[in-house]
Amino acid sequence: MDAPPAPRAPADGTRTRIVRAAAVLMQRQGYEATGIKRIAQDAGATLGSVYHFFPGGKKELAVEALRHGAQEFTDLLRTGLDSSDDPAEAVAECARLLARTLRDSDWTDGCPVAATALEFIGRSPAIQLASEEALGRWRELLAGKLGAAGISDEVARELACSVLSTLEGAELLCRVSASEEPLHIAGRHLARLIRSF
Amino acid sequence: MDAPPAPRAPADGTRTRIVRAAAVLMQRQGYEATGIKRIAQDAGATLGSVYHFFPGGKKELAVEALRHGAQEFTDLLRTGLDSSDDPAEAVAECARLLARTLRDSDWTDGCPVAATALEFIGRSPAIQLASEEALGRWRELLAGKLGAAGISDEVARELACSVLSTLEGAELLCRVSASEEPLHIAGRHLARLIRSF
DNA sequence: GTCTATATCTCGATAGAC
DNA sequence: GTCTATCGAGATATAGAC
Repeated sequence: MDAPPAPRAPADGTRTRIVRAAAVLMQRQGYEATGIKRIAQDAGATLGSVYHFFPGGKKELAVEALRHGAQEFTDLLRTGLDSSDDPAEAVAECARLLARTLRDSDWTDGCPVAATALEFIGRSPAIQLASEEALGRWRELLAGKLGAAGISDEVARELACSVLSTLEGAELLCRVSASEEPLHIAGRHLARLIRSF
Repeated sequence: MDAPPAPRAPADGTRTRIVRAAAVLMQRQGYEATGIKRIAQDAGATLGSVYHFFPGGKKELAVEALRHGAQEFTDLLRTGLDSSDDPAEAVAECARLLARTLRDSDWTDGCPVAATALEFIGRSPAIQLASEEALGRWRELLAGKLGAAGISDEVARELACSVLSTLEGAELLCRVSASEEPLHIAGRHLARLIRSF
């Protein structure tokens, strides 16, 4: 039997490395500020490879990068939500996880879709749809956790919406002010709100 | 006595028109997607005039545009907050005002700093500082309203932070999903949270 | 202060050898 | 699949007449 693959295999496919590099750059500075040449460079690939895998060009790559980043954010949320049976405590843990991730990355690794989504409101159906799907899945994930704790479906869906809104906004405030405070405060207030139902 | 000036004077200074046009475009699509030629065109000015008033170029204009947009957003918040003595009701009215403004503008006229701020986290001290100042003033405005209603200064400052986070995040969700729902839900939940103190 | 023309650069995208 | 060279367009910024 062969040795198991390394956790972060250097033999990751070129296509995967390109998508990952694009996702990171777009998360940090949005779509327009991110050049394809820089993406190729960070991915250790050439420009020709980028257009080989994404003949539709930058927009096509961006949609895939959004999906990739959204999946990683989903995993982070799931980790936080799985940390406790109490949904109020679980949401507070999500806020702590997000705050730690932001601080450890020098306030760069926030929501993977926010910056790009805001650049394309009403200007690109493909990008907007990918962003909407990401936000929708996070809302459903949160609603599921709240519903599993006995909150009615209707209330859970609305609460999930506000939890997501607050976490997204608090991330913006944290990044702009280079401080964990907004997310920590948000976590406490969201726990209080959830417990009031 | 001369006739009073028109409410929206066509004789607005060229400089003011440039700043306004820049603020609108940056609010809708961020900094990088906004070209100086387009700004000049929308302002009814020439490229030469832009560089005459802003010799520092696009970045210098952007800082001024952020300040201009922030002031307008402050006025909107103040209108909402003045609508009721009850801070819970006043915050809910702010959410309604933001939702209406978004819908009436086809989801383009949201927070005037969010898109640009996210493009420049850790990459431009001037832009980041202008964004931070805007968010800080909105937080103080909200904290003042809460404090005036008898909430302790410490609690009011923290509540104001979460109110702002939630409104910012709900605006993002509204714009991406082209729906007023997230802001309406946020208004109700924020009112409930405020009344719990 | 306003305007036109243009310099300079970088972008996304393509072509074609290997 | 990978690479280099390059195209054409559009960006910011500048120069200088008026």
